[in-house]
Amino acid sequence: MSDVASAAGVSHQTVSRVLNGHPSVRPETRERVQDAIARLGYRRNSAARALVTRRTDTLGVVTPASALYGPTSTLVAFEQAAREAGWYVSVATMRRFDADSMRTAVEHFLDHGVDGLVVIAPTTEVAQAVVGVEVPVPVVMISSAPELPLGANAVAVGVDQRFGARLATRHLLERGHRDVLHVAGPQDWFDAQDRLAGWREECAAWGVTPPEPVTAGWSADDGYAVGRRLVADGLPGAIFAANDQLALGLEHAFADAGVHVGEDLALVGFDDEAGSAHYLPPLTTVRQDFARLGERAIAVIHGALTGKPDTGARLVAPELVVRRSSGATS
Amino acid sequence: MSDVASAAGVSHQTVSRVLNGHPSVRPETRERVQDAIARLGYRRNSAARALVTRRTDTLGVVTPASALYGPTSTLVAFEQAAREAGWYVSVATMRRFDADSMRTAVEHFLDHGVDGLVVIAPTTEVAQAVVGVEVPVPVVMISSAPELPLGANAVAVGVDQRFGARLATRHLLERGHRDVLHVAGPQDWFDAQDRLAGWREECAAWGVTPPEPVTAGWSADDGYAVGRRLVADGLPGAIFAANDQLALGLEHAFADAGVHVGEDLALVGFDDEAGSAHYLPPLTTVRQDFARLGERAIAVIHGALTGKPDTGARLVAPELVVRRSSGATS
DNA sequence: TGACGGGTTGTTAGCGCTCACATGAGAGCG
DNA sequence: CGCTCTCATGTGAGCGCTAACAACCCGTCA
Repeated sequence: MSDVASAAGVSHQTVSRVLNGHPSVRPETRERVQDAIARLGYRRNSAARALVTRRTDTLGVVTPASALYGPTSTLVAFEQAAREAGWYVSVATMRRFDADSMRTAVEHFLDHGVDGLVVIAPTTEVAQAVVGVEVPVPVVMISSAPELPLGANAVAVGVDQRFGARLATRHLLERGHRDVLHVAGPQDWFDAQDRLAGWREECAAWGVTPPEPVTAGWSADDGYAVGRRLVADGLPGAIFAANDQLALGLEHAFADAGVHVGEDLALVGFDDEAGSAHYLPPLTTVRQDFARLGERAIAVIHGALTGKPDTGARLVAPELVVRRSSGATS
Repeated sequence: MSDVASAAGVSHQTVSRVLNGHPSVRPETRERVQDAIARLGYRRNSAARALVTRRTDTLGVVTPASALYGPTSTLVAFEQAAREAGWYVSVATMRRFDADSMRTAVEHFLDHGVDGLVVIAPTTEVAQAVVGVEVPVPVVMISSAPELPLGANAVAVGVDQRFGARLATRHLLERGHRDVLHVAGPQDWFDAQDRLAGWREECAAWGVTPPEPVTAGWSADDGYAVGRRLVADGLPGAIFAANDQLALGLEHAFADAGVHVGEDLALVGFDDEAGSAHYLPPLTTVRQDFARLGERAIAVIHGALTGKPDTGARLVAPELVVRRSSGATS
């Protein structure tokens, strides 16, 4: 920096001012400095800067170490939003979700002086691990459970899974089905809990008593297993599967048994994964707006950091995508 | 730090020594210091440390901003490997792949003093953008094109796409097919180029002249479109699709036309995505070992940083997963 | 004409840490 | 018993930057 200063014939402080866009620098001086910076290929040392400003312009993201649809999409979307807002993103994946791993991840980020923390917390376990850790920076939890008992400077944002589930269920009810079975995801996942709850609510709102839900994992294998069991034990008229993979497995099992999804049975999934438009039959499903979710998360952190708490929505609404599996004609 | 020092009755330098595991500290002193650290909840300031050591223990990852199977899986796997080796990972996604975006991403990381850089470079464009940027730290490009004209301190590692493609093609040839069509991915992607090349090689090795390949995108929509065209123009006996999504779209198109994949026509995909075991019919495909890929990338960076260049394999071998779509009986 | 004020630039200190070197205490040896 | 050597610890400087303050110039106004 002092090299630049002498090359431009000014003091290092003036260089700093130019770098930080300070207003009171004469345009001609500014230009001379910028010239010198370019000529010398100067690059400001961010460690030194962070040392004195106590800001790193970095956000830490803790996310489950899985290539599952939800967490991954959330991560990508969040990174985009962060970058747009001038933040860098550091990532730590967690293989296990115990409080200890969480503490380790969080401490690593605190050691590195992140300005804020985002925890992609799909399960109760992760969320509870967060609750236990004292954190001196704003924390956003990305999950659909806004009523979580979070610490003072923690906020949750998420996609409104419950609403999505109601959309899916309503669609099936509107098509005349009264026995809408729910194949639920693992119940330690918020998304699974909320989709189950949404399904229950919508059925109740229609005065329909649904069959007992079936609980499974998230994978197509799980869906296949459930499908085989249903084929053996008797099929409902409609199924709302907790995600597209489950729906895919169900379609497989039904195809094996000669059951025509979309005709003999209506099926709706959740996620609108790449490819679900080409399942056999193409899957009616619920699409989540991850981009907006990322923006919301950033807004919350920004708000906490500037002292003007964000007042925007905590939940982002998903939308229904209708395809043939639910019996639509298109 | 000085607080800790006085609390433990030593100098700040001794505290530093304890923190860095310096050998010549008396065990009893060390214990006293560690005690004080715990009691005071002291946490070393990494900015100050980075300022003087010129190391951040952070690796930067530049990756395309897509939730596509390959890049995402690679990212997750790499983060795991990095963490295991004691590195933190910062991520920047690129929406566009021009040299400018690349320069921006790389410079941001250099500004922040990463110790090394990983570029998930699936396309020619990205790779070329890297080639143009001067980088003072080790760079690993994750791509299947090891013969890339990289800079002095850049190395490419990847999954051996060509070998995978040969496995897939060989499988079809072994089952007696002589008209193995390749539905290729976008040809600015290395993976697509290499899968095409592998298919050509294997056909040549068997003395078979394959039909002209069809080029498409990566999506199931693309696969569907190609499938419809094939149905109209005439079907080959076997198809090697450049990825599972394309295969899924093909299956869809063929199902629409009443063509039975696995019987009337053999199909092999590439990726072994979640769910491909439940496509209709379940898809024979090629599985990539992303975990090993991540480890290889870390090893290369570690080698470059320690001055002992890594001598391990640059390419990781994929494996064939046989299912019903290729006509297998299971 | 001189006091005042705003815009521009320079000077100094210090962020929290590690490195290089200095110091001191004790062990080993002739 | 004095010398050297080693291990344990302390001291001082400085990494590159920004914040706070000081200094200066120049135009304005009474």
